[in-house]
Amino acid sequence: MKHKTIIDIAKELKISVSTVSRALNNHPDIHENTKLLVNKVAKRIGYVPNPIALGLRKNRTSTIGVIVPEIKHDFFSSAISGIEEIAYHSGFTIIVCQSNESYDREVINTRALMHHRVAGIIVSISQTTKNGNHFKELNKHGIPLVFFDRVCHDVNVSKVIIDDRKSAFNAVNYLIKKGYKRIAHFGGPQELDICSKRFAGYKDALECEGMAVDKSIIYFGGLHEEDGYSAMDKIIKKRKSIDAVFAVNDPVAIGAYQRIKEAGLKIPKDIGIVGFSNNKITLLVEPPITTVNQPSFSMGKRAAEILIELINKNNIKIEPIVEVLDTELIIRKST
Amino acid sequence: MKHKTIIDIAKELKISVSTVSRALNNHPDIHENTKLLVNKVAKRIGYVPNPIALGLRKNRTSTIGVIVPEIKHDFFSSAISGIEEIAYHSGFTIIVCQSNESYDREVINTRALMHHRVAGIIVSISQTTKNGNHFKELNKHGIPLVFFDRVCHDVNVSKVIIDDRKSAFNAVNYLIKKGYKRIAHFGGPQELDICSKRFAGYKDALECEGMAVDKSIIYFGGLHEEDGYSAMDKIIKKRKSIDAVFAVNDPVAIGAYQRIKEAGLKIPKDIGIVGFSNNKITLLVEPPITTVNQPSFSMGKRAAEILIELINKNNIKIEPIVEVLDTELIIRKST
DNA sequence: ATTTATCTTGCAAACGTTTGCGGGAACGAT
DNA sequence: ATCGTTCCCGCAAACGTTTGCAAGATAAAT
Repeated sequence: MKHKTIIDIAKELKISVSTVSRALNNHPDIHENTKLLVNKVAKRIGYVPNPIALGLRKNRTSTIGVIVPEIKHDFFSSAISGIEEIAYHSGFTIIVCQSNESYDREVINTRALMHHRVAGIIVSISQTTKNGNHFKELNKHGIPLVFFDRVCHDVNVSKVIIDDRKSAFNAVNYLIKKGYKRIAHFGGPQELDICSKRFAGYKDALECEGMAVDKSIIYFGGLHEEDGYSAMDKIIKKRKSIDAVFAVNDPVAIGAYQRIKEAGLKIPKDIGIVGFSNNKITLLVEPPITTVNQPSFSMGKRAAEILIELINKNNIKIEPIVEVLDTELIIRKST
Repeated sequence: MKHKTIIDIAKELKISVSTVSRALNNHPDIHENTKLLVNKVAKRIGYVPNPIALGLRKNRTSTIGVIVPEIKHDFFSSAISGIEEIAYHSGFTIIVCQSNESYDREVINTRALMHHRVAGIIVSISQTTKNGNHFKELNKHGIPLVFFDRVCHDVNVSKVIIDDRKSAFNAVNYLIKKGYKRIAHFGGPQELDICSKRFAGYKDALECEGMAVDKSIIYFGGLHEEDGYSAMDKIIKKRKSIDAVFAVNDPVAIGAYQRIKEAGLKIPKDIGIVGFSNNKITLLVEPPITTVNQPSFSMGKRAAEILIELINKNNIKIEPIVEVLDTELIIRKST
């Protein structure tokens, strides 16, 4: 079965394709009767505009590109869900790419999307992304860009983020108020804004209460479970005395959590622990883990909304929006 | 900055666009020297073929459509990761849609992808999908289709699945061998193949050991945590005596798990529990939950591989492949 | 009756590629 | 010198739309 085209309609009504096109687009030049006729036939034969032809003509599609480090991670898949939801209701489809935390692949993906003539792009950058030159290329082609969560500091575009520093501050401040004295930090790669900011918040909180920042109980690593596990492993093997851990994210917290349990230590009696992101898992372990709720779904939705607005405004030079969504410290039994 | 086209190359070399096109496609009619020249210029100016124009010409894009119930669910996001991985390395991009378990939206998504001239589609159907007519339309347009996990029984295309019945049988059989006598089943919507098959496996196992299938401890509901929670809630409130639960999937198992804990009952001493899918969470709760490992990432990869093969073979009428991937009962402390 | 304005429509180019067909050039064979 | 091949290459149509421009028809104004 062939797809129906505007030409089929034109032939049937014995009028020109341009008239049909204008009629379908409700152009004022066209007589109301003609419009009615055209629309009736269009409906009857099940005409759907060919997005490819449209894309070629307008040099732009109604597709939104999304690049994330890994689709399968809780936070990202949830954000993608949010993006798709908004896109769907605005008539956009989304193309999803993953960088696998590789800078090169992120560049390739960005270029590929650009050549696909996407209407806009939403990105959360990879761990290894050092500069945003590939994103600046987008600008030259008039393709709007919105970052969420993991942003690129040297690219001046709209961003949907949380206040990592403040959120971290609140979490650590809570630990201090609760009486914890020796709070370790398991941080992520400091090149990543979110990680350095969370670390900064950690320091703020300590200093704010006149406590020393002890580098010997601060570990920087990756963002996965094994990183939390190995950091805690070192602490235990070196017999460092700590009574709490502030982890850069939930997977790291979980890793630490497992190592603590393996060591036969009790949570929160021996060591308190607080994570970051409110992954589902933190609620389900026993004891459930105190964490910072990060509204992943909403962040995706908001990023999509902002992007679509930019698209509709034809990406006119407008001051970028930096939208900071609220987080919330969710106190559970691990502290 | 404008995108470079084949025309730019033609102008620069003062030859025709058709020659350039053929040269780039390594057509035998073109002189080797010409090919060399064309490729050199193409590289220098950074020419990239316009996928849209190609799509229009060939009436087909190099995009693969993916429809899943919900992106953010562990199993699906992980499968999508796998699909993207394979697609990426074969030069395809993926468009991801979610049906939100709605039949209507699944139909709309399918049609949208069809009109987008995707090269092929990979689907895991929604809970509410009663027939596969919308998938049959794809056939008329020569768009290949592959199902994974949740398949549509009335559509005869390639599928990547697991042996739900056997896997369920093994799980329940293990419970029986372990000495459990009153094994409840929390099942999903029976219209969904995977659910009815898992239920069938449950019955098989009981009957195989000469045990009665007691309908009063079999509950059918949705596939989410709350469904497991409420099923267990009923059992507890009605004081039904059971000593184990076989849940249709991990979320349901987790829901039941929570209700059991709330009731102050001990796992596995009072009630043993086994889930299905090996979601990460099952390993991290205490005690960790026995479950059936379902290779989500591999299923996605395999589905993509099969689809791409079909695409390359131009979807010639070939007997559909039904690929059954291995599952594995992962025994943990909840039983 | 002629001009002018208003409405409605069609022609054709353009977006970037691929591809069937035809044709010129070079060459060897007759 | 003529013919047949072989090798390269270009013309133009096609994919489905939109849109600037022109033009025909009708109505209104002079």
